[in-house]
Amino acid sequence: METVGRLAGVSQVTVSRALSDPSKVSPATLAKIHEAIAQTGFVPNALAGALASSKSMLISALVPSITNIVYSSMVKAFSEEMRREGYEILLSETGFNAEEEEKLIAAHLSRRPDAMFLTGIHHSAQARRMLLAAEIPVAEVWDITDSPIDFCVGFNHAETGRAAADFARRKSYPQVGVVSAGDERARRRSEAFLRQWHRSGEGASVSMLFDAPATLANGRAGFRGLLDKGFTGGLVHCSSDLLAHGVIIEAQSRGLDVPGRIAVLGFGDQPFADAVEPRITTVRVDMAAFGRAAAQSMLARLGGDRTGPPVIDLGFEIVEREST
Amino acid sequence: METVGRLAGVSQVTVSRALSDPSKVSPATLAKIHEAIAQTGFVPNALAGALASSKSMLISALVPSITNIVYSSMVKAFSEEMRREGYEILLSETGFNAEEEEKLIAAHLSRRPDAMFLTGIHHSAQARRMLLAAEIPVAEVWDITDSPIDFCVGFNHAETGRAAADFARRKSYPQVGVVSAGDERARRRSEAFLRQWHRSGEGASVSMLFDAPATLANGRAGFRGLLDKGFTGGLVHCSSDLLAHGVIIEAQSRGLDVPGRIAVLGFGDQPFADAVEPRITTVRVDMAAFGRAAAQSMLARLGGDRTGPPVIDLGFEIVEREST
DNA sequence: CTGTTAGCGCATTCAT
DNA sequence: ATGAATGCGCTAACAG
Repeated sequence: METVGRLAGVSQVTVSRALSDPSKVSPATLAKIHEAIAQTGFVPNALAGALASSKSMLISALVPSITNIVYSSMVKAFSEEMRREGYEILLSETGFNAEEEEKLIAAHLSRRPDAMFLTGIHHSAQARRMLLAAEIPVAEVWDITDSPIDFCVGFNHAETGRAAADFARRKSYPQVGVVSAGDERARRRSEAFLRQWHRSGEGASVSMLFDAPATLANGRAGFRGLLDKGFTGGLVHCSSDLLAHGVIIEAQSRGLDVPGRIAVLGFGDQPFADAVEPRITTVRVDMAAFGRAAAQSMLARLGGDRTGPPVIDLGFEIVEREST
Repeated sequence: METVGRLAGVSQVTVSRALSDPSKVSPATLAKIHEAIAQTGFVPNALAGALASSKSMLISALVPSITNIVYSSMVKAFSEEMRREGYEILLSETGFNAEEEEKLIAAHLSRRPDAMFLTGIHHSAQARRMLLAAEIPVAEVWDITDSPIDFCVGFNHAETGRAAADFARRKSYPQVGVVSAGDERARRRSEAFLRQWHRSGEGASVSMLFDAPATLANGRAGFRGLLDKGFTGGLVHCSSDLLAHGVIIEAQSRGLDVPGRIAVLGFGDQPFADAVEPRITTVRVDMAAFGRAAAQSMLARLGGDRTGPPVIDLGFEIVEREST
């Protein structure tokens, strides 16, 4: 800025002002400054700016996995909203691991983000302490709790399981199967489904709980497992659309009619759910809406408005299609 | 650090050293310092550190879309390698837009990243200029060129199209169809495929070029389009496995046998390609390997070793399965 | 092994 | 509308 200023015949401060608030500089000098910037190829140093102003315009975001469309589409919507206001996103993967998350939170906090986006509501005690001490807005997204660190936006996972069980009862399936991926929230949905199923009537249940991510291949393997364990027909509750699709493919390849013999319920309403044969009945949750709501609430807090609600429940909806 | 130092009975510098190079501090004072850190909940300010040392330990990464598994899995592998060495990733989406990319490059450079990861080899002149002026390692990934900004790691897209056409000739398909998404590299693969097809023999070709991302739904629509345009049977070359899967679903739902009547060739060897019915023949490119190779080469450069090759061609391979 | 002294490049006062 | 002075929190020499 010093150099640019000399070239434009002004001081360093004036260059700073020209960049941060042009209205405070006369049009004439503004023009000279811009010309000098173009000549020198000057790129402002945001590190120095952040250090001086205590505003990094950086938002830290932690997700379990960036290759999982559920999380990446939340982050996508979130960062689009935040970038519109000039914020940049520092993104890292925790790999569904609380210890890793704690380390990452420490690493991210050292870069002095203006706010933080976390996935889920379970964090280590130390992580909570650091976050509280940082005194910045913290969004916990994709789940809800009565005691968020700052605020949370999501839906009740167990409730989707119960709703699915009620759905299965309404449709009078004789028995149910469960195929679930390894993450804690998927497990919570599946367990709530089973509990509600058994609480509400007769009929066996068979489960295949993976300790692995949701993939098509696991969906197929899961369905084979259900058959091995004696599943003869009814509704298969899957913790993800990807698993549901795998179940359908495996059932079809064995000549088992979907939904005649095997009905399949997915989760997530991912784009392909509506494009396969048969189209997948699923629990729809609007991933992008979570990201947008988190951004909106975060921006309000960054603007000094701390009156927003601590819990934002965006709900879910069972979309009935042809797989049930 | 001042406060921590006072608590531990040492000066601020000693605290700094204890954190950056513990071997330079005696075990006794090291213990005292760590205790003081625990008591105060001190979190070092990486902004100040970066400003003072001109090393931000930040790597800037730009991808067209984070929800696209192709790019997210490259970035995943890349960031895992970089994080192991203490680097953090500042990630943004360009949306396949060169202007947007240019703005993002400027924004990212202002945070003084130690290196930059870009997708593809086409960047605006201004972007190239800024990158060159920044004098940092720059990886251009997912494509290759003889004149990278710094170094590139990828494969020859046109070559995959030619290889696919040769494959179609070897298998003696009577005609070919093309379903392609809107991005420039997909287009390059498809065009090379068509050129080679026509150059190497007889047989009609029909194309459906979308101006949209690759989705299952577009795959289905694409195949309907091919039929409308008179495609009667042969190989369908798809610019992505997702499109290929859509083509298969649409063909099957119309009672057209795959691969008997319609053969389908995908691109990417995404995990599901091997898990659907029939399993998809595809052009395999190892996304994670690109990320790892980029990280490896970048780390070498960050370590001062500038002898690495400017062009790293990791190639591709046609994996024949049941859809052809 | 530890401390002193100088900046890093800006934004933020307070002047004028 | 512009400038001078000061400090953000840390690292990098240089001493001792």
